[in-house]
Amino acid sequence: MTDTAATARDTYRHGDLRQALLSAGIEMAREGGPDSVVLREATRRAGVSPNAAYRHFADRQALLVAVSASAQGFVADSMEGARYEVPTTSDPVLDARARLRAVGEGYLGFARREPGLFRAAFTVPDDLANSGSPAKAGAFGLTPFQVLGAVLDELVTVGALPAERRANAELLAWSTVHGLGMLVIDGPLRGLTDPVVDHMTSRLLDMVDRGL
Amino acid sequence: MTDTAATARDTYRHGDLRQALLSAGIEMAREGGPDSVVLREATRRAGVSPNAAYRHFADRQALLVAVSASAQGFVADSMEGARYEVPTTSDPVLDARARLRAVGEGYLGFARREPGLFRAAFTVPDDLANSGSPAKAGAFGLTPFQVLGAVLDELVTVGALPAERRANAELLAWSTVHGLGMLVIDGPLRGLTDPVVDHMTSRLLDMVDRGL
DNA sequence: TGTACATCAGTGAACGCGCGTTCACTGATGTAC
DNA sequence: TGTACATCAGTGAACGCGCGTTCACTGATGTAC
Repeated sequence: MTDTAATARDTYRHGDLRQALLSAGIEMAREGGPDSVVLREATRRAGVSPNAAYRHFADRQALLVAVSASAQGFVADSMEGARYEVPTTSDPVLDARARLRAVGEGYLGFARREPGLFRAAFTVPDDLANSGSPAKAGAFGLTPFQVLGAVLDELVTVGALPAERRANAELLAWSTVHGLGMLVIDGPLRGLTDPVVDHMTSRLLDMVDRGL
Repeated sequence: MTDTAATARDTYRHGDLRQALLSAGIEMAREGGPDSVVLREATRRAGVSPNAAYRHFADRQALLVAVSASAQGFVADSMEGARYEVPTTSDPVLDARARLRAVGEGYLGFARREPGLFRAAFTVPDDLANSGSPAKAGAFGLTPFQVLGAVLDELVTVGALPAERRANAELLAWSTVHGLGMLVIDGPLRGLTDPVVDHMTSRLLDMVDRGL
């Protein structure tokens, strides 16, 4: 009647269902933020029955945590990308300051380009204690927090930031750009035009440069 | 058989069902943020049938918007409270700077005391264009945005802030405290202890003071 | 090289849940005469 | 002062929806002998 291949379950031993579910989750977060990460929809997109997900994730929350970690990796990529685009000149102080600024722009650029993933990255239950976890690293192996820290270290090295102000300086710079990001993508500043946001970003980074 | 009073519908002409539903919505937001504002639960708390809500709100979103506006009023109250606690001294420049700082502390204090309401206030679809709407005003008649603006105006008046930097300075100060607030109540800084957050708040406001 | 078997990644059906929203209605209230 | 009536704030029942999760199961695969 039918040959073996035709009757064989073609979804069995999917290959890498875990990765397929994660990718689907990332897509959903991209489309609508963390609330849009729906376990059943992930299995639908992977072409698999709803409960197959439970072989790979304990529950919906576990999938969401994995999506969030991946999203943080993407944020790191955006920051690193901007950081390495800054040309090296003969003035190491200006270079280091330019890199801090670039990292902030990379962060805010990501928030604006991928608001759903941005919210998934930073809105899901998790602690600073885990902010160095490899799951959150980008292509260069650093998490967003670590990228920011590296640039701040550089500022200290070249003497642009007094060592006594270095401790936890990540949190100051981070709060600043994070706040603008949230207000712009999800809050009352939603209506601002792109040029206005660009301008405010620039002024915000000026403020950090002066005030850090 | 029964007297008239016993058969009378005691929920009819509730008195102020709109306000009762709004109050219930505010309570739910307080308990769990904007996602916890559930129309059916609001009617339950008001002791009324589910569809009675539709006499007063077009749909769930309309209730949520009203809750958000009220929450913004509470934020304004917290900011005004801190602002008026600052004693007046003989140095108007120091006074004005202290008041900017106080307003920031009031904002962050509210975020930490009432994270659910804070998220409801600033996370619900709405535009800066409506940031002066009376529905969002606190007991003193100003919205959070307007309170911040008033303090910044004062800084210009006393000469502590160059007039050319005044334009949209709200957004800079706002982003800064908003970011720390979001990271602390809903993000990766969730695990920080109260004293650490206090300390970071202080350093953050130092940065704004220097950098604005 | 062949066969028996344990493993375990998937299926299929069902569950209880609570939601937002709509329908046709009831009956207390305030008002016009 | 009394009565008829329009108004409209509420009721009661039901809808379709999609979710997360659990159950008992099937059957392809890899491995031990």
